Amino acid sequence: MERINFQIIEKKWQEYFLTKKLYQKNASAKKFYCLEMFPYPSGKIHMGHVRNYTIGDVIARYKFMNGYNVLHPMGWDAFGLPAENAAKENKLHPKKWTEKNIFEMKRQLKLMGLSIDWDLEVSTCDEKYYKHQQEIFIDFYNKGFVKRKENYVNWDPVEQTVLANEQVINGKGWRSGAVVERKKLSQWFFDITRFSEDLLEGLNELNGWPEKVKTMQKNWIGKSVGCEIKFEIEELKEKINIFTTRPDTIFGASFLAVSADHPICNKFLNNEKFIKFKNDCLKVGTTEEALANAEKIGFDTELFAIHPFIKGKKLPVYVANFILMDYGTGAIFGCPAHDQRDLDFAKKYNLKVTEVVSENTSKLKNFDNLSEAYVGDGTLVNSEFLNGLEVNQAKTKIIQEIEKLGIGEKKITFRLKDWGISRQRYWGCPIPIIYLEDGSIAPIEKSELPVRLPEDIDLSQSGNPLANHKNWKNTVDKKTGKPATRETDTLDTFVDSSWYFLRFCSPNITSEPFDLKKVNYWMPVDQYIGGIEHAILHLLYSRFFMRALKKNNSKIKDSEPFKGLFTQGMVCHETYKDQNGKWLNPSEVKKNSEGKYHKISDKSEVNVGPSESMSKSKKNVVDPENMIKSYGADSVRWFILSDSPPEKDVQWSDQGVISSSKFLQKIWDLNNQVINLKESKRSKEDDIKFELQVNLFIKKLSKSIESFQFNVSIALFYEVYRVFKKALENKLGKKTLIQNLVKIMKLLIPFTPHLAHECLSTLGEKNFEKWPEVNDLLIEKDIKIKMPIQINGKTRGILDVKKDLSEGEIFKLVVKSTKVKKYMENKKIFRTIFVKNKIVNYIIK
RNA sequence: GGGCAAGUGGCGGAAUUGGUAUACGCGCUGGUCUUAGAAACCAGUGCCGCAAGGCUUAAGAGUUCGAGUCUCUUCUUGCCCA
Repeated sequence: MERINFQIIEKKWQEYFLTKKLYQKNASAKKFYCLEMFPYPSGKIHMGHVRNYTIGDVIARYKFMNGYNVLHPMGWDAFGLPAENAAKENKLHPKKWTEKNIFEMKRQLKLMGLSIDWDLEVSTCDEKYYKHQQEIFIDFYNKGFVKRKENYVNWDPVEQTVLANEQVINGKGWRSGAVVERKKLSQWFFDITRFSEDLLEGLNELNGWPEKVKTMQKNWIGKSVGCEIKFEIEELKEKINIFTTRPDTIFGASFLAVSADHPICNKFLNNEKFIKFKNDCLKVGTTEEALANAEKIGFDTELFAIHPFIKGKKLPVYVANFILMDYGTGAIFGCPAHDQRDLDFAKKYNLKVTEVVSENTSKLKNFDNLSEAYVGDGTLVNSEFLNGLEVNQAKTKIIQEIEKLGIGEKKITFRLKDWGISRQRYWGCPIPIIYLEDGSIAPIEKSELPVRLPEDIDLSQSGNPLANHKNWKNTVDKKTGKPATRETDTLDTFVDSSWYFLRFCSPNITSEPFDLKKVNYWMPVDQYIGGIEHAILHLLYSRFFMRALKKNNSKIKDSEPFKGLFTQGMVCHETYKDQNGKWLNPSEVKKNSEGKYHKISDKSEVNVGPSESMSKSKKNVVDPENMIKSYGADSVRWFILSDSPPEKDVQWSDQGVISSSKFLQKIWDLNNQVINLKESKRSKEDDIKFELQVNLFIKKLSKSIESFQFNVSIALFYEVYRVFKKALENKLGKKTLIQNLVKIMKLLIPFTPHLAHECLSTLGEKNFEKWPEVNDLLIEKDIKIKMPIQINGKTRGILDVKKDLSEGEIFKLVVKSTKVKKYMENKKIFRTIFVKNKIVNYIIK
C-alpha cells in the first residue's frame, strides 16, 4: 500500500486554503459568524488552541458547505503583562517580543489547515486598533459611561502595582510573594452597574448559551431584593442608612456595623485607635472570600442606634472590617443568629444573640453554645407582629411597615461592581485623557488620536512605567494651548477583547472603529467558542460594551454580541515526577514492556501522577507542532475531536494520535482501492442497500455536527468505512462506489481538510463547496427493519421484518420464530403493547 | 456552607430523548504473515456460568407493559460562588 505523504499534501492544500477566498460567497446568502476566542500571543500554540480552533474550523467549514456566507477571522489579544515581564527577563521590547510571538504563532496556526481569512487579522496592540478603542472610550466618557472614583485595589508593595484578584494567591502577590495590601487609588471605571438589570434580563434570550454559563453570570450580577432602613442615632442629628436583604430578622438585631469609609467615621479621623483600626482593615484583601475568612474585628464608636420597632432598645454602633462601602449603603444591622459573619462578630464582642427564625418552633435554640448561624427558611419567633410568618411573608410585611413609618424603603441591589479599567502598566492601550493645570480633566480631541505608547521605555524600575517616563506625559491642551499632563494609566486588557468581534467585521476601516453596515450584517456572532474560564468577565464585559455602544449609536442593531456560545473542555495529560520530585515532560519518560514508566536519560523510576490540564508548571505539555510534524495536522485534528465530547476535558494520548493516523491511512487506501477498481456489475438491490447506508450516515453525521458531538461524528466515519470495505468485498459497481465515496470525502472536509481535498481531487471531483444532500426518499423506502420482541418487558428476540407491518402480521411471524415462541407456549397473552416499527411487548401469564 | 453539573466495561465514551444498554476508539487475548520485532490483516473481549440461562448503567425505592433516561432518598466526584 502506498503511504500517504501528509507533509506534501498538507502543504499543497494549505496554499490552496490561503489563496482561495473560501469563506465569503455572495450577498444573497445567509450569514454565519463563527468566532473562536482570539489567543494571547504567548509564543507558541498549545493543545488548548488546537482543540479550540479545530472545533471552530469544523463549524465554519460545515456552515460554508451548507451555503452560508461565513466570517471566520483570527487576531491577537496582544496587550498584557507577560510582554512586560518577558521584556525584563530578556531585554526585548514588549512590542518586538509580541510581534515575534505573533509571527511564530501565525505560522503554527497555518499548519493546522484552518479556514481562517487572514486578511481580517487584527492585533489589539496595533495603533490602528487601539486608536479606535480610544475613540470608543471618549464616546463612553461623553455619554457618562466612564467614571473616575476612588476605590480600593489589591496593591503589591514590592512591584508597586495593582494586582487583579486572580493575581492574588493566598493573600500574596503572584510574582513578588509580598503580602497584598488594600490601597485606595483614584481610578477609571466603566459604569457597568447601570446595565445590571438589563444584563440580567438579557440572559433569558440567550438560548444558544450553556445554562451553566448563564447561571454563573446571574450569580455574578447577584440581584437581591432587600430594603434600606434609616436608624436614628442617639444624641446625633444624622441617621445611619443601612441596607439589608433580611429585613425579616430586624427583631434579632443586636448591633449596627458600618464600613471604615462610612461618612460617620469622619468623627474619628483624629482618634488614634480608629486610625490604627482602619490600617488593620487595609491588610485584608478586597475579595469577598478574603473578607469572609478574615478575623472579624470592630471599632466601638460608643454611639447607639435606636431600634425602630423595639421600644427603648439601643444598638451599639461598630465600625467593622467586613463591611464594604461599595455594597449597599456601607452599613448593616447585625443579626447574629442568622448571619455567620454577624455571629462571629457578636461572639467576639459579647453581643446578644436572639433567634428570630426557627426551623422548629417547639424547640428553640440557644445560640450561646452554637457557633453556626442559621440562614435557612423557617418561621418567625421573638418578633412581635411577625411571629408565625414564614421568611418570605415576613419580608413583605416588615417592608410594608418600614415604608408606612417612612423610615426606609424596598431596595434592589446588585453584587456586580463597576468595572475598574485603570492599570499602572506600560503594555496596554493609553487612556486618552489629559489633566489641565486648573485641575480639570478632559478627553483628548478625537482628531489627535491615537495617543501612542512611547517606544523608549524603562521597564526595570518599579512603579508605573509611563509615569516614570521622562517626558511622555507632558503635553499641551489643543483647545487652550496650555500645558497639560497625560493620564499615565493604561486600559485593562479586557477592554481590548470587549469589541474585537466588531472590528473583525471591517478590520481595515480607518475613519471609525467599525463600519456600521458591516456590523449590522455580520453581528451577532452566531457561534462563539472558547474556554469556560471566560464564562463571567470577558463575556459580561462584551455584553456591556454592546449595550453601551448601542446607547451611543442607536443604529446598531444588536445588544447581545454572542448568539451562540460553546465552551470546550481542557486538554489533559498525565503528570510525571522523577525520584527527586522534579516534574518531567512526557518526552523525557518512556513506558517499558511491563507497563512501568522510567526516565529515558538514566532509566530511573518515574512516579505517575493524575492527569491534569496541560500546564507549563507541571511540564505535562505536548507540543502541537511536534505532533503535526510526526503525524500530520489531519491526524492531530482527528484525535483531538475523537476521544471525548468537546465540552468535556480530553485526555491527550500519543497512542490515540497514532491510531488516528492509521485510520486516515486506511481512508487513503480505500480511496486508492476504489479508484483502481475494475468495473464490475452487481445487482441493483445491493447498490440501493449500500446507498441507503451512506444516506443514513450523511443524515446522522450532519446531526452530530449540529449538536457539537464531534466524537460521535468520528465514530460514524469508522462505521461508514466498514460499509465501504464490505461493499468492496461484495464487488459493488465502481460508479456507485465512486459517487458515494465523493460524498464521504466531502463530509470529511471539516474534519481532515487536507486528506479530504486530496482524495476528492484524485477522484476527479472539483466541487469542494457543497455539502451532500440526503436522499430522504431512499431512507423512507427502506423496507427492512429490526423489531425487538419482548415478553413481559424482556427482549426475547429480534425479528428482521418489513417496515410498517401491523400488529397482527408481526404476531404471525412471532409464532413462527423458534426463539420467541417457546416463551409463549401454554401461556395466555392478556395484553399486547405494539409500537409500529419500534417494538412489540406481550404480557403473558 | 450555598448553587450547578455529573456518575454506564480495564479506560475514553455511545444510546434515535421512555423502546435491542455497552455503538466507535483505546487497551487486552488468540490467530495469519515474518528469522524476530514493528506494521498489516482476521477473530474475540460487561459480569457469573461447561451450558441452558441469569445478572448488569454509583446504592436503594417509586412511576410504567417497558427506565441509563422520569420522581424521591442516600453516597461519591467535578465546577462555580462563599
